[in-house]
Amino acid sequence: MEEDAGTLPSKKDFSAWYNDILWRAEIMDVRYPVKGLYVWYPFGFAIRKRVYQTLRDLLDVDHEEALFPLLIPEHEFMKEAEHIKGFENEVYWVTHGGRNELDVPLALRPTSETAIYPMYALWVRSHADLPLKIYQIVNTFRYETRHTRPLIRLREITSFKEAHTVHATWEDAERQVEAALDLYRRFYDRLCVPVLISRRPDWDKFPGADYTMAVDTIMPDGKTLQIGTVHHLGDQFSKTFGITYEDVNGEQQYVYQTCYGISERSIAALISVHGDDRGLVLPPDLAPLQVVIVPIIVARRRDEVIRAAGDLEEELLGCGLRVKTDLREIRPGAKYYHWEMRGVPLRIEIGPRDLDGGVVTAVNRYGEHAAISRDQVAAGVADMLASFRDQMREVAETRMKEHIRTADSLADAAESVKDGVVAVCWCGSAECADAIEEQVDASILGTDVRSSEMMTSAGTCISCGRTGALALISRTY
RNA sequence: GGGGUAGUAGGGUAGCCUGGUCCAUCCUAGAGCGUUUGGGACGCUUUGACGGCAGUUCGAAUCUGCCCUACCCCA
Repeated sequence: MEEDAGTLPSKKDFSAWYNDILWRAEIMDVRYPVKGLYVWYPFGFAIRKRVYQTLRDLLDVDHEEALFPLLIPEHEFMKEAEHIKGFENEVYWVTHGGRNELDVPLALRPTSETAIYPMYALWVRSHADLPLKIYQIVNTFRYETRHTRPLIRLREITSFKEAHTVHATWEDAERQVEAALDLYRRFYDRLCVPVLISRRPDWDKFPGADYTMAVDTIMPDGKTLQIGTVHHLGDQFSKTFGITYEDVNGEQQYVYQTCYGISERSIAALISVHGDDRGLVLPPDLAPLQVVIVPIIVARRRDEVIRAAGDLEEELLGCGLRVKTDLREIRPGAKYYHWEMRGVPLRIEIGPRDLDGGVVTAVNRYGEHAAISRDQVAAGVADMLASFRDQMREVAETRMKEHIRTADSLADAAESVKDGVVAVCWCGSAECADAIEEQVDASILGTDVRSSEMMTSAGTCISCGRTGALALISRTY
């Protein structure tokens, strides 16, 4: 396979590294002849399947999965003024059926509020129907004008998980926002991807929302990537779409709603946070292949080694592990590089020396070797995989902390932000926000930061000196 | 909307102005055969392209026209 040879650019040159790893590790093929649309290779898709299964497992506890249409009639799409303003420049329109112009132009959903809420108006009748919690995993389309990037800035988002909930009161909806954040926190914990949770400034919230909470992670180049959002929609959409319920007194009341989404940016984060100069590094739970067995074949003992590898594979498969024996006629070293590129967490080498010693040689994706006694292989492998996952989480968390600094002057912030996220105090005014963003050359990510490490108490605004509260600043993707 | 630059095999480049070979070239690409196999093996054989369509010509990657795509600059 062509992508086996040659080397990845160093991760220090993150942009080049990212572009290269996508095809070398067979995640995305960027050669599809339409700008902003990319192809999932089978291996990339296998990762996607596992990531989204993880997300489904978390959601299915108290959400139901459904599926709404891709096309939205113009009159529904145009109902909510703020919402349209936020999206009108990036909507694709279907205007023809065959050669005939359509009476009603149809929008390709950029997100599905306006597809779902007319139906919610029919579905919600009484307080007994609430809360309603539904999600779908679909593709969405946005005519991005900025530089497109596979998995990060797409014209077709292929993997948008969007949840839409309906509640009787504003406070119930607020509690759902917190529940959703907790769910996303657990999701990213399974990906071993550390996150920052904060409240987006008003000018950056979802069009039509009361407020937006966001989940970000820090990429290797210090820029932040938004990998999840949770919106409190208040009653804006219920008033627009007429979503009401009959309360216990027999009165019609408008509902309060939330929506929250995660896209394949989660996979961009998974790749970028953990990968190294040799390729992908995947948490065992998400790796399409958890263990690869490489037989060390020498002519004299060929059959014996192959038989031993087969027996080992069978035993590990019996333990429910995703295992493969690589019997290709290439050098063992070439196989090591091949599977390291694809992020296989554990490699087991089995050769004449191992057979003679009654052991197997196990090497995790960080390159740590261990000899496991052949008759305790199942337990040994399980242990190594579990501790590898814990290590991944620690490594990622440590690295993220190194990319977070505090600053108490604009000059200081401007310097620190080149390499990561800067925590400052901000009074909350729009004038100071403009001044900060201009002089630091970065964006205000958010306030109300939810992080155990950042319980900074109030201080003075970095721009005007009045009383302020913690805010995060970063360069963003 | 206006202007510019570019598109050559899996990837990377040269050639184009000044048309001329069936052999352009590099890589860690593909296929086949043989010897190998505890960190990217080696030898031999071989495959593959000039963004698309039309035109000029004995002959086009090269010249002309139109189209498509990407990137940059200006409104």
